[in-house]
Amino acid sequence: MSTIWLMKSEPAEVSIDDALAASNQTVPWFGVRNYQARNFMRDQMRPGDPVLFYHSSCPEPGIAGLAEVAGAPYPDPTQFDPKSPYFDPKSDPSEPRWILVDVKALRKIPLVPLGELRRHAPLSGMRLLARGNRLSITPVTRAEYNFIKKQFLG
DNA sequence: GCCAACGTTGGC
DNA sequence: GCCAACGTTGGC
Repeated sequence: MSTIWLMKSEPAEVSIDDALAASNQTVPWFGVRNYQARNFMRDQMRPGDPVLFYHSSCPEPGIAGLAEVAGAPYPDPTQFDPKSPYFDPKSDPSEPRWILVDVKALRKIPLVPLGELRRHAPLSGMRLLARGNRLSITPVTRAEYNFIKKQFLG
C-alpha cells in the first residue's frame, strides 16, 4: 500500500507549471534541509506514491497539482555546490547528509487554497494544518486524499 | 514586515 | 544531556 504525500514548493523556485514543463515532467526535490522531511524521502517514499503538489510562501498558498514519486532516493547535489543557496559545507560527499527523490508532475488542478482546506472537518487532522507546522513534506491519509479528490476535483 | 512556532547549535 | 540563543519557516 502506497503512502500519500503533500510536498511544499515555493512556486517562485519550482511551481507546478515549472514541473510540468520539465523534461519528463520530472523535477528533483532539492533543497530540503530538515531531517524529518529528508527521512520521509529517504526511508518511506516509493516510486508511484501519490503526491499533492503544494505552493507555499506565495500570494496564494494551496494545493496546485497532482504528482507522484518518480524514483529512488539519491543525494541532493545542491548540498555540494558552493554557489547554491542550499550548499552545506558540513556534508561529507562520501556520506551525503541530504537525500532527495524525483517527483513527476501529473497535472495542474484549480488551486485549493489553504483557507479552503481549513474549512472542511474531514481535513482537520491534516498535518499540514496543525498549529505551528513547518514541515515541508507531510504524509496524507487515504481518507484525506479521497476527500480532497472528491470535494475539489469532482 | 511581523511574529508564532519550531529546529539547530554550542557552551557548559 | 540541558537549555538559552539564534535561525528559519511560512502565513498573514
